[in-house]
This record gives sequence, C-alpha cells and structure tokens, in this order.
Amino acid sequence: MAEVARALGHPHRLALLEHIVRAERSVERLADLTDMSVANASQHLQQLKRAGCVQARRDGKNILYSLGQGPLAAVVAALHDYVAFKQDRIDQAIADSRQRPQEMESVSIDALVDRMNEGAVILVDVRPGDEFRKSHLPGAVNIPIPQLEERAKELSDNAHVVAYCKGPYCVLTREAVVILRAQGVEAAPLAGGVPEWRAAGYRLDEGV
Amino acid sequence: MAEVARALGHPHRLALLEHIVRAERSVERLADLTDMSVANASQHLQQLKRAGCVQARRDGKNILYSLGQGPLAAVVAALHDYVAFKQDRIDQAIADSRQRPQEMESVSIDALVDRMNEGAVILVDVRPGDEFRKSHLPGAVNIPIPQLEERAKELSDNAHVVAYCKGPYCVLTREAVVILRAQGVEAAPLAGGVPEWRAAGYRLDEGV
DNA sequence: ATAACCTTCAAGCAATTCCTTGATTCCTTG
DNA sequence: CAAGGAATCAAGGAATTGCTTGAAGGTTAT
Repeated sequence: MAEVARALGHPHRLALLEHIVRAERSVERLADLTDMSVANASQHLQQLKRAGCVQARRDGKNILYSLGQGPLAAVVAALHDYVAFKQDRIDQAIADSRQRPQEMESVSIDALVDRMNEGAVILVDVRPGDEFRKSHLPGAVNIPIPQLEERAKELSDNAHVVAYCKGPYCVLTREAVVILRAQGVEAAPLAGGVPEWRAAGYRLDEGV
Repeated sequence: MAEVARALGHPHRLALLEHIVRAERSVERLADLTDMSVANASQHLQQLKRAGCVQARRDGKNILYSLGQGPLAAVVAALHDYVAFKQDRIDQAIADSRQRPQEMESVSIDALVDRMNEGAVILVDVRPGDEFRKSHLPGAVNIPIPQLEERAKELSDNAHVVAYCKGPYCVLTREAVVILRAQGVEAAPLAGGVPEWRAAGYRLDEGV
C-alpha cells in the first residue's frame, strides 16, 4: 500500500500522472509537458508502472502511457480535494485580513507598555522559534503561525492578546490575529515588531 | 500537493496514520503498535504534523496525536480502495488458475525452440541453485521458487516467460506460473524439464 | 538494409532520507 | 523544588533516491 503512496510522493511523478489522467501520452510529450529530460521522465514513468499506476503500450514509434486499472483516479481526486481544502483555509484567512483591514486596529507600542504595566495583556510572538530565541519582547509567548490554531486555547480567554511579528508591514501579524479571533480570542496586532520596539528604547529578552 | 503524498509515502508513516485514524494515541503507544523505536516514531509523526496530516495535543504526561483537519480520511480510504482492488485481481488470478488448471496450456519443447529463435521468450529455471549450476537449458535464468515472487519484477513485463523445473510432472512448474501471473507476468509452463530437453537432442549449458 | 527516431538502460555523482544513539527539553507529580 | 516519565532534539553513518550523461534497444520509414 505504501508502495502506491510512495509512487505518488514525488512532484514529478504526480505531475506526470496529472497529464496521464487526461489522456494517453508519449514519453517525449510528457517530458515536454512536465519540463524534464526524456530520460528522467522515462525513469519516473517506469516507477509508476512498477507500482501499477500506469500502463504502457506501443503505438508506432511511440510508447503511450495511460492510467492503470482500478480506482486510482479516485485517489488523485481525493488528494486534490484535501489540498484544495487546506489552500482554501489559507486563502480565506488572507482574504479576510485584506478585505477588512480597517477592522483590525493595531496597538501602538506606547499603548502596549501601558497595558503591560497593568498586567492586562498577553503578548504573542508569532515568528519561528529560532528568531524568537535570538530576542523578543519581554514576557512574550512564542507561538509560530502554523501552531497558532491549535495552541490558541493556551491563551486564557478573558485576556486581551497582542500579537507581533517581524515588523509593521508583516502580513503574518494580521493573519495571526485573524486566526486567533476565529478561535474566539480577543486579539489585536502590534503596530510594529522587534525593531520598532528596540527603537523606542525598550528592553528585549534573549534566549528561551 | 506532493508534500502530502510524500508524507504518506513511507510505510511507517502510513502505518502510524492508520492507527491515528481510529483514535487519538500517544507517541509511545504508536511506537509500540507499529513496532518502531519511540524516537523514530516521534520523528515520523512530526513529519506528518508538518504536512498538516495530524495534530498533537498534550494530555497529562502524554502527547496525543489525532488526525488533522480536512478530508484526509477520504484520501486514505481511497488508497485503501485502490489497493484492495488490486489485491482482488491478484487473488482472483490465483484462484482461477488453481480451480482450472486445465486452462494452463503448457508449451512444447519444439514450440519453445521456435520462440527462442525469435528471441521472444524468457526462460526461467525454478529449481534450486545447485541443480541449476549442474546443467540447464541454454539462456535460462535461475530463480528458485522461494525468490520468485519478489524477483518477478526482474522479468521485463512485455515478454513471454516459459518456466520449467525438474520434469513434466513437477507441480512446482505450475506453481511458479501461478506466482508469476499473479505478479502480472505472462507466463506458461514448459511441457517437460531438463531430461526431456536432453532427450529431444538439444544442447545444455553448465555452470554459472 | 540502413537510417532515423523514440525509448530505455547503465553508471556515477550529489542530495536526501532513514534509523540509531545519547543528550535534552518539557511537563506532571510527589 | 526535586524526581521521574514522555517526547523531542541533534548528530552520524548507512542506504536510498534523483538526475545527468552516454550508449544501446527496438520500430518504422526511406
């Protein structure tokens, strides 16, 4: 079973299959369509053949590859579906933050300092872990974007959250806020990032 | 898209996923179920997580992995379907040839010689290696029965294969043909073995 | 036959993947 | 806080994979 999955697990082979699903094609044609050398295409095709995903027949000078027997097309379709689903979620989050940027009022650095002194704010750093480790705003929690959705529950829900990223123009900040709000967390983007914070003369934490 | 397929493209990861589909499980449990080291399981799980196929949450001391969002289960199901389909065909082929052995027409020695002259045949000797070394039909390949299934792929699949063993009554010849056909190789048994070949006045090879 | 063409094979190198080991992090519990 | 369990990280060597190059199969066409 993994044999089939492995056969589908290479971009080139997947691309070849996508073309073969549509119609029988020769090796040269496929190589051209997928922008690879003929020899390379031939080798990938033979891997697909070994896995039973395609079959070959000769027609004159050419060897035509077509889809193998069985519900392979369904597998490819299911894969498409799944990937489309994931892409949709990303697109939607981005579109949201693009369409209604006005609804997302950012918090200025001074306002943030005030709120921090009141202890009424959770500061979330959404950059990758390695950047966070180098330096980050004091007391910030590091939750990279990919983990944000599932770790949103870590943030107590009656606290205001302020998210920041690399800088004031970083789209990811807004995206993060969209995600947090989708999880029911009251969140706002910081008007700036680490550089602005430093420029304002405040302290930074390092490590951890 | 290939990213997801690649994540599914390793036997261990697929095995992990099969268990995760059923229920949330801890790393240790999964490692035990799939018979791999904890560290190794952990690494594969993280690959799956990176691809978005699974999500992790902590529960007490353990970290529980569960299926990611979206119609991933459909992909796995489609894969199952497809593989089941192929397995069916193999089983069916075996059953067919067992139930109706009379349909397995053997190739006469004279017919074999004709075909060999045309170069349109691969001759497989399924006896143990030591017997093969003593003497065998010219040009024959030696693949003992136990290795036949896994080495079937060595035989180019658009060539006719003729298999032979010790003699015309040797059951192993038919068994070999069944195995080969199950692998999609067009195979037929020889009506006889080394003694009959010699008796017909043809040459034998020795050694190698 | 010979030539021309499409495809496959074979070999070698670079890059990646896989698994193991031992240390380390992270969290809960006493 | 300390102890302990669960999971992850990090690094290394073995194995596999992927791509390129040049040569070799086979098939039509001249």
